[in-house]
Amino acid sequence: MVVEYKTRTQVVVEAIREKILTGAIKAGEPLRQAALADELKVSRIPVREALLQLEAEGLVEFEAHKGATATKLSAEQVTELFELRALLECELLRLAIPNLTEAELAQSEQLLQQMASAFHDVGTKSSWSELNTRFHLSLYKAADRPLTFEIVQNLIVNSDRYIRVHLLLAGGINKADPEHSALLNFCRKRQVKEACQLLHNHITGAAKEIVNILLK
Amino acid sequence: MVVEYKTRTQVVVEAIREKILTGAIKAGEPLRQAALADELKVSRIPVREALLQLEAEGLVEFEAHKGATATKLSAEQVTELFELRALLECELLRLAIPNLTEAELAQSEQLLQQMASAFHDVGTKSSWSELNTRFHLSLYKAADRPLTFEIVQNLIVNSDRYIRVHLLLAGGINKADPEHSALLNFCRKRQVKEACQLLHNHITGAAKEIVNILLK
DNA sequence: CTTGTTGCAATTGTATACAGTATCCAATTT
DNA sequence: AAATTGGATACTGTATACAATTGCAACAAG
Repeated sequence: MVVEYKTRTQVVVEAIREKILTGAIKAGEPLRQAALADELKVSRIPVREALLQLEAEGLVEFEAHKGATATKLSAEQVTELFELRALLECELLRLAIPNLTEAELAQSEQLLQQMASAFHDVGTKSSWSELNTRFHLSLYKAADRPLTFEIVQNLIVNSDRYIRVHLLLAGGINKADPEHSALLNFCRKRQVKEACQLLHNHITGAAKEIVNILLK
Repeated sequence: MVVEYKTRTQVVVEAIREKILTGAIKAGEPLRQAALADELKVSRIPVREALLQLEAEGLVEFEAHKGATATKLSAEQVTELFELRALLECELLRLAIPNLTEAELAQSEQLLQQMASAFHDVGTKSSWSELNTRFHLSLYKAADRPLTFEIVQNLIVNSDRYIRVHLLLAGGINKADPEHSALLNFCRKRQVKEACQLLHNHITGAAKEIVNILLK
């Protein structure tokens, strides 16, 4: 029997992370420990510990005696974030492609299909974003680079907020879908160079559009 | 007037980090909160918060209700760590070289000289390691990639333990010194490709030797 | 001997209480 | 009026106290 016990701190981490990613807590907004503790029915200790973990994830900034705020990325920071993703994800993809099994490819394919339906369904756009993350990551597991994988996972969490904005303000997804399909095809055919090239453009292309939105 | 106030948690982070890097706390060793709190004359709260931060740095592993242990890297993990460093540091160097000013080059040069004397002095080998870190980072600042820079900084902290072992068991440094000089020269001459090539070999070469030591 | 069970000690997780710091504003000085 | 001081307020930082979980040892049953 698996009980899957979760400490309060972990619960709080997930709650606050979700609030930041969905925009319920806006970038730059201060995070009052007492208020969060109250709202989540815990003491301030787990809230503090959660905020520390979120700081490590880059979603929150801590200043001694002044408190935590949700981080707000500048256009330059968004650009760097996505360029770093491009670099690391291409590396992972390059290493992964020769190892990808049929089962893994099938699973990625399935995620693509789920994304398509999530897209047509209004109201499930936040789940599109989660599927998008899982699709990307599904291609990298086979690289067998746990440290890099973890860093990339974190970078994606950080881009998530901006990707969701991108979705809401239209555009983005229409492009993403065929790109994802093409990417998966290259992976199937083990065309490493083409796949990496496409992935790189896919990521930096999204970055450009997001920066455009930010600058408006 | 700048007072530079430090919170207890920050002090504890530095104390424990130092213990791990110098080997005073060995890899795999459990870190008892009460014992550390006692030793550092603080309550368990700042100790817990410090351990959380060190977990984010990758120096410590936390398991709910079981406590924290200093992380122990396998040969594979060390290899990945250094390959990731190679990838990211080469990227930073590539971006930095065109921007390097004379002042920055002079400062890197100075660090090299300090390293040379630290090396001949026995007993200052731990400071050699610190200078080594600073030398590497000094070349990357000009890349103006704060996020990547921070990640690299953290990766270097993680490799530090292994580099120190490398130093003690001879070999390593004799090679590092001329390689550093050559690297700086390529930077001066703005020979990006050569510099990156050298840096890549410098890092993965060290990795190989460290893995050899680990496997004995 | 093995297996399960119970209880205890050690240790972590969390709440509460208090200490310290930043911030703002009114009173005071110049 | 502008600058400075004092103190009230609202927070964060930390200690202490308690609750919950784990690991182990002693023991009972098979």
